[in-house]
Amino acid sequence: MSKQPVRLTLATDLDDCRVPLIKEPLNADQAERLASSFKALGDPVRLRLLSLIASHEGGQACVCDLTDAFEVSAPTISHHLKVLKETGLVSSERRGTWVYYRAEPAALELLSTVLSVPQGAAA
Amino acid sequence: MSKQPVRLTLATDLDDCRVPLIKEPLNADQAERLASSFKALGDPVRLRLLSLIASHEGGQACVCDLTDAFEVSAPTISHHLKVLKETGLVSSERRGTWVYYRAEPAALELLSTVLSVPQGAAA
DNA sequence: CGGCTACCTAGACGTCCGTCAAAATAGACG
DNA sequence: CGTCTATTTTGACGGACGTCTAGGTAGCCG
Repeated sequence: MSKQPVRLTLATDLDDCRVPLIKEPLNADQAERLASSFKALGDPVRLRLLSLIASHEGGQACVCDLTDAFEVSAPTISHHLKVLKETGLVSSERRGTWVYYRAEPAALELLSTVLSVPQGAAA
Repeated sequence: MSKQPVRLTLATDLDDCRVPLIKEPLNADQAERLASSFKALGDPVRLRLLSLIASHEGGQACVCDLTDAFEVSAPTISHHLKVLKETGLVSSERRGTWVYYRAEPAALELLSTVLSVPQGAAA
């Protein structure tokens, strides 16, 4: 039964998960929070959105820059951006009519660290 | 060594995704394949399973070592192991009555690289 | 063979999730 | 104010997913 209301917004919540999962077993709590982040990355549209935003100039992009790159409707894009935002992978800021989304490198790096394979750790 | 026209299913296909997503936008095909891997990590039980296997002695563990650590039924564990196996994150081998699952460091490292934030890439 | 253990498959059930169309909100501008 | 554009919210629908029980397969041993 892993369907508790997930309270997970900022990368700081994950600060105690900065250990490669190959190094020591995750406890249930860490796993719950990390899984939320990976689940957010588990959709092709969201992955591409994140990549587009992160690789864009200044690590940020306007929604209008993103919508055209996909074949899904604008509300769907908006929904996916919300998911990414709720996991702390991106943040958003309104500027006049437009909304800009920015990638959060710290969140990315944390997940990268969890999956990393330190030297000598490989079987 | 170079590109092979072979259409394998899993981790091998991801070889051309070894670039941080912060570096350049993923195309639809790469995103699709990477998302499958991240989706596999997007469940708390699977994350803990992977962590247990990877951090176990020799990077491998018997199913019987895993079942007790969770409050879900054995078939559910088996199902999750299958998902991890299908994405190439683990492999399995039968030894007599027991089945051992082994973590695949290369698959982990690839995903880690995709999420990594190279120096100077942060906004 | 029969029975035992370890593990997997089949099928069912309820929930979650990605998608859309339609409507709502926010801001710019005349 | 009214209208236009940009973006989000709402509500609905269909399919995917995690879980279970029941039953099946594989190997060991007496």
